Amino acid sequence: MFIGEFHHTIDDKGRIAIPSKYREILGKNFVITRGIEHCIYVYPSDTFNHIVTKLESLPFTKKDARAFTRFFMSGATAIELDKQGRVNIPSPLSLYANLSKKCVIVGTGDRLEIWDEEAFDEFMSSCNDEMSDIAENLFEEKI
Amino acid sequence: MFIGEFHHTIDDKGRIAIPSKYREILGKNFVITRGIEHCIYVYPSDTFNHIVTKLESLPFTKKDARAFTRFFMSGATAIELDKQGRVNIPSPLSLYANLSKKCVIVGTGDRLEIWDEEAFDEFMSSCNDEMSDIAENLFEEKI
DNA sequence: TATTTATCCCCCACTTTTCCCCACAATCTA
DNA sequence: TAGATTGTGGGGAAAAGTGGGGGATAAATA
Repeated sequence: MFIGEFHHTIDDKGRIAIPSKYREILGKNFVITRGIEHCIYVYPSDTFNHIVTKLESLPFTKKDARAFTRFFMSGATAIELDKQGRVNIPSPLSLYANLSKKCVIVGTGDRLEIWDEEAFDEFMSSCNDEMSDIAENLFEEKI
Repeated sequence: MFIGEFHHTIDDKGRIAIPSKYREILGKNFVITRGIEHCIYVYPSDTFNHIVTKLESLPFTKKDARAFTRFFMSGATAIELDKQGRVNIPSPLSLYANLSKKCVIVGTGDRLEIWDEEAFDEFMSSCNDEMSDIAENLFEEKI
């Protein structure tokens, strides 16, 4: 399970270090792709394949299914870590997530998310106030 | 069950001692994460895992689910006590809870909460007067 | 086809952070 | 009063993150 928040930097060669705590969970091969809030998702291969299976069960005759599948699959790249535990972010993804030098890597259970630091701060502060309301309505019963 | 209120200090390395009365309940491994009112939650692993299971049942295609999961999971860190019974508060959490030197650790049943002392005093005095109204709507029947 | 250019990846080195251990002071208990 | 427990402070080793050089491979151009 991925949890935690790490602040790393992208160097001039476009590399970013994956936090060492995540490396053993991710394994040697994994997948990165576009995420929904202009961030980048990082999935272990198994998890990614599972989601793909789900997406493929949607009919291509539905507009939303086509759009989301295109969004999700076209952004995906199979990744291997270099020996220092770093990855190269493909430039289309880097552009999509608006990555500058300072990034945030967060664990959200079954995946990692890579955010531009500024965007992440903005997201967090924007939902701090709502979080009480959001939590209020997530579950009806005691969890 | 966690009850009580303790006033401890964070040292220059960001460490805070867990009150010894809580240590045996927490066990050797537990989890700290962001709490809703700008405080830090401390959960025994079992309790945390239970909540995570509930969260993972929500689809990532729902916005509120993504937001809350991100909020809750990204703040989380698995903790082991050092030999002095202290924990390291990760700096993102420390910032979130606005922790300075003096902190309050309170038991609230199934979890602990770590507050900045000043924020805790403020919260307590701010809702003391409303408590009558708050209590009014909690239950419909005798408890 | 040959030469140049660019990209990727490995290696080495440095800095910073983290974690573990030891020590001391204050409080509590017998 | 002596000993044990609890909270606090700090030193040092190990690990993690960061930056840059250089060689191999692939792509581009003449």
